[in-house]
Amino acid sequence: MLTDRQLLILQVIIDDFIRSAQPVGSRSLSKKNEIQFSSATVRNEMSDLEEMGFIEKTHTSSGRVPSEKGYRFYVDHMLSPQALQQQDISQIHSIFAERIYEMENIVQRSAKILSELTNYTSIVLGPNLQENRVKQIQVVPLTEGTAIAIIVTDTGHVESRRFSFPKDLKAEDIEHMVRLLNDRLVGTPLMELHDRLYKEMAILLKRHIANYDLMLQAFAEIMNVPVHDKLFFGGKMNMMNQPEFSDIDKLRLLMDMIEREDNLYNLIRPTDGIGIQVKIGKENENVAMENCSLITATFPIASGQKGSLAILGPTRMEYSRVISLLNMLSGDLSKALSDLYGKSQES
Amino acid sequence: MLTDRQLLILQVIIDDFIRSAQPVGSRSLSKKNEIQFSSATVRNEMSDLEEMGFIEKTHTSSGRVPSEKGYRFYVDHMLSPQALQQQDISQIHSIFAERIYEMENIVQRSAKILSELTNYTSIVLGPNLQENRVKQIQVVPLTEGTAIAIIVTDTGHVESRRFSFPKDLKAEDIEHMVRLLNDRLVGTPLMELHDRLYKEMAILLKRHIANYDLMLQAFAEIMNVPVHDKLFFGGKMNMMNQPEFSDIDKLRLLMDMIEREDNLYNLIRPTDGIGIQVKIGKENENVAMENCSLITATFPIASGQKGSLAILGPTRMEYSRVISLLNMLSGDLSKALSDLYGKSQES
DNA sequence: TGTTAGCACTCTGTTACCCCGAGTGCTAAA
DNA sequence: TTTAGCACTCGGGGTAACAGAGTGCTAACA
Repeated sequence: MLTDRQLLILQVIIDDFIRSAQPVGSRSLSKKNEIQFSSATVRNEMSDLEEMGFIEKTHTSSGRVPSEKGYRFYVDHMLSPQALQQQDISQIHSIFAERIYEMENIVQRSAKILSELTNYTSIVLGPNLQENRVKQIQVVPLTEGTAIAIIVTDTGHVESRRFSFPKDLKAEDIEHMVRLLNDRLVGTPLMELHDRLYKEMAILLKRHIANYDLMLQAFAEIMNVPVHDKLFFGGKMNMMNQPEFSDIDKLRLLMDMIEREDNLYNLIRPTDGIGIQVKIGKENENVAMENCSLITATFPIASGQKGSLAILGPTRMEYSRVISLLNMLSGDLSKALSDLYGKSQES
Repeated sequence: MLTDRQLLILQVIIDDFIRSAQPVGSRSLSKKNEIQFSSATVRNEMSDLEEMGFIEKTHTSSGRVPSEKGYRFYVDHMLSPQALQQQDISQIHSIFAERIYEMENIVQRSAKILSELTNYTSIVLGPNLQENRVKQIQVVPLTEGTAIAIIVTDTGHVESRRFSFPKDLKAEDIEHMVRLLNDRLVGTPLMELHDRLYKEMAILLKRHIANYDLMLQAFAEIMNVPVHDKLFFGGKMNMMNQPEFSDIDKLRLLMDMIEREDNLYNLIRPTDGIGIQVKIGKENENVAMENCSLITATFPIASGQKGSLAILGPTRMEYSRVISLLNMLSGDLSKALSDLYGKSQES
C-alpha cells in the first residue's frame, strides 16, 4: 500500500516531529541524510501521504504533522524495538537493588523511576488487593471502648481499622471472637470477607458471643476494603513541560482528569491479554486526553493476578523508547512481585 | 500614623484587589458607596499611601496594587474577624459527622474540605508519629524465610514491615523474641525505639536467642520510622486557577516546590506558639512563593503534641475568611484528635 | 486649609497593517 | 519519474495608531 519511499518519509516526519514538536516541511526533510531526493519529490510524496490520512497540515501552507492514523500506523508497523541505553537499564535495576519486601514500596519506586526516565507521567497499578487471602486476624485493644483490628494477608499486606465496641463487652469475648474469626476466615479472599462474615459467621457468633451483632457490625465495616486498588503515580506534573500543554486550560483539563482516579482506573486496569497496549489520542475516548497517548503494559503476577504499568504522554511520544522501557520494567516487576506473592502461597 | 480616611481607602483597595486581581484606580474607588470623596482626593491619599509603601503601581499610570507591607498592615491591624457562612460551618462539621477512628482519615478529609472551601491549596500535618508509644509488637510469619512485623502504637497507628530471617531460625525463637520485645519496649516512644533496641535489647537478646544479631538487624530496620511525618494535601492543583499563575513557568516553580515535601515541612511545622501565623510573599523566603501567602494554624493535641494546618494561596488571599476557617477547623481538629489520642493515654 | 474640577500626560492593550520566511502546489523541463 | 522554478498562502514579528484607564499637577472653591 505504501511504497518504501513513502514509508521512509513518514518515518522521518514522525521521528522529527516527536523530537521537535514543530511541523515538518519538505525542504528540511530533503536536507536530511536519510533522504536523497529533492524537496519537490518529497512534496509530492507528502501530498500522497496526506491524501491517505497519515499526516496533516496545521494550516494551508504549513509543514506536516502526523495524524492519529499516522501515529497508529507508526506504532503498528514501523516500530523497531530500540535497544535501551545502559543508563536506563541500570536505573531500572536500581529499583530492585535493595531487597524490598513491600509491594507498595516497589510499585511506588517503579512509578517514580519510570516518570524520571521518560519525563512523562507514569501510573502503576499493583496486584489486586481484593484477591489477597486472610492470613491472620488480630485485635489489639486500645482504650476502654475501642480497639484496632488488623488483617494480615498472605501477601504481607496489612489492613488496620480502629473500631469501637460496647464497654460492657468482655475482653474474653473479644478474644473468643478473634479466635473464631481466625479459625473460619483464614484463607478467604478479601473480596469475599464481607459476605462470608455475614452469611457464615453470623450464626456461629450468635451461638458463642453475647452482643455479637455489634461486634459483627464493627468487623463488617473494617473488612470493607476499597473496591479498587490504589494507583501509584510518578511525575504527575511532568505534562506541564510538554509544549502541547503550554495552554493552561488544556493543562487544567488533563490534571483534573488525572486527579479523578476512578476514571483513570478504568483506562488502565488490566485488560484481557498480557503485554503492551497503545491508545493514541481520541482512542482514549476522553476530551482531556485528545492530545495524549497512553501506553499500558499488563503483566502477570503469580497466582493468576495481573498488574499494570502505564505511561501517559503527549501523542507526540517517544513510543519506541517508552515501549522498551515498559517491556523491561514490567518483566522485572512481574518477577519481583511474583516472588513476593508466589512464595507466600505455599503456606 | 494613618488617618481614618487613609485606612478606609487602603482597606477598600485591598478588598477590591483581593476580589478582582486588577489594579485599583482612583475613579473606580470614588464610585464606591463607602467612599464619599472625589477621585482627586482619593488620588492624593493614594499618593501618600504609596509614599508610605502600602501600595504600589504596576507601571507609571496604572491603578494601585497592595504591596507586601500593605498586606502585612492589613493582616495585622485591619482584619475584622469575619463571621463564617453557615454553609462553611456545616461543611467543616461534616468532617466529624461520622465517627471516625483513624487520624489519617480525619486529617485527609480536613485537607480536602479546606481546599474545597477556599479554592487554595491546603496542607495538614498531623501529630508527630515519633512521639507515639509502642502498644504492642507482633510478628506474623508469612513464608519460610519472611515475616511481617507489626507495631501498634498507643494512638492506634499501625506500622508494618516485611523482613526476612535465616531459615534455620526456629519459630519458638521468634516468639520468644517478640515476647521479650513486648516486655521491654511497650511504652517506648517510636523515636527512641531504634536506640533502645540496640542499647538495651542487644544484651538481653544475646543471652536468650541464637542468631540474635540477624533478628536484631531486621527489627532495627523496621523500627526506623521516617524522620518527619506525612503531609496531607488538598487541592494541590488549585493554584492553577489563580490568575497570578497563568504564567506556566511560575506555576511550574510553585508546583515543584510543593512536591519537595521536606522543604514544605520546614515551612509549616509547628512553631513555638499556638494559633495563627501569616507569612506573606517574600516572608516565606522562597522564590517560588514570592506571590504566595502561607497561613498556618498550630493547634494543641492532648499529651503536649501539636498539629498544624496550613493554607497556601496567592498573596492576594482572602485572609479574613481563611483565618476564620482555620481557626474553626483547628479547634475542631484539636478536639477530635485529642479525643483519639487522649483516651488512649489512659491505658 | 482641605477638597475638587480640569487638563495634560503616560502607559497598556487592541487592532490594523506590512513584510519576511517557510512552506505548498503546480507546471514545465530534464 | 524527478526536479527546478514560480506564484501563492499563512503565521509571526514589528510598527503605528488609537482608545481607555489611570496619574499628577494646578488652580479654583468652600
